[in-house]
Amino acid sequence: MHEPEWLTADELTAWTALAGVLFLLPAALDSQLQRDSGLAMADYMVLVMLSERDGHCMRMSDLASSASTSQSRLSRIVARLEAADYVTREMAPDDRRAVLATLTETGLAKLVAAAPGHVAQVRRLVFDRLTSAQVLSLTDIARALAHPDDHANCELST
Amino acid sequence: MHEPEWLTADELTAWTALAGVLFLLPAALDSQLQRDSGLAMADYMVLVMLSERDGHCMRMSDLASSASTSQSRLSRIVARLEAADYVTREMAPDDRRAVLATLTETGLAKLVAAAPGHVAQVRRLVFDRLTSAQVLSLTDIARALAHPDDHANCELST
DNA sequence: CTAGTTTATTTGACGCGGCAACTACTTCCG
DNA sequence: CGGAAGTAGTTGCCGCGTCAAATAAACTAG
Repeated sequence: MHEPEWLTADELTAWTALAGVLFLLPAALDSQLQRDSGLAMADYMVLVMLSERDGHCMRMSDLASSASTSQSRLSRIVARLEAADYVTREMAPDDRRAVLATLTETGLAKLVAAAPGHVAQVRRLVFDRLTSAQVLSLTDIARALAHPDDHANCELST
Repeated sequence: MHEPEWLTADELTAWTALAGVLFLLPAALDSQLQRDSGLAMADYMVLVMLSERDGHCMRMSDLASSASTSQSRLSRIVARLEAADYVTREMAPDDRRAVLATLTETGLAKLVAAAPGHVAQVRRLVFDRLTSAQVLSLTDIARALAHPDDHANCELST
């Protein structure tokens, strides 16, 4: 692992720009949501996932993978959301290990209230700045990058 | 606040994919660096910034803005790096309020050891997955998105 | 039926980052 | 000179996320 082929000039330029986006865009989205609605992105995502399901109800583990988060984190997020009356938790009838999180009316209302501001922020920070050709291009690129774990850990043998 | 012009279908597709990248790519990069070198991305960035300066030396506030981080965070990061002997801190001779952080030999060695694995990860997760045309496209797109604060807070009056 | 394994979720300890308060130095202005 | 205002950096408190351990229920064999 002496000279692991550095990046080309083009790649370095691209990487610098991408790194900026990776760092600053989530922060900007998060802070809008936090300021505007008192929700973190992760909280918002959880509410969205629940709102899209029939019965506004999902198992914790499904919810965790849908929201791309760890189970322990999800557990704490849902605990907070429950404390705020945005969701309820109940044992699953069929599998008593599982827990079903259900979006409450209050939670749905919260989501409905929060969504427009969030969407507006996404529009302002992303789509207002891109041509429609770039949007298509971005879709392909983002899809190509969207599964880091696929063959990421080749060398992490131990 | 009824129908605040939602996203078009294309935009929604793009956003879904982009959101995945925004969420998963930093995590994948961070975890490689952490596992491989015991450094967080922020630590790594600080070391990189210092290594690029003459004398491997920078004021805390310059370092903070170069690394796009808050002063308080930078203060803690540098404190950790100092404890690990990767940097030293000393009062600036000209302005006794300021603190100069300097990369040590050990710190430079650490960086040199950590860089190849990090670069390899970037290559694996990003550039190996894109055509060179996509790299150019990505550069434009990322640049367009790279300054969230420019006109982000229009409505955050108060 | 029962011991062992796997699956689902929670929790305790710990470290980190944000915010605001605080110290210390410098600069500005009379 | 002397005090107000600004600048540089650090720190206490708090909430959050991670890791690993704990709990509990469900399969799986024997």
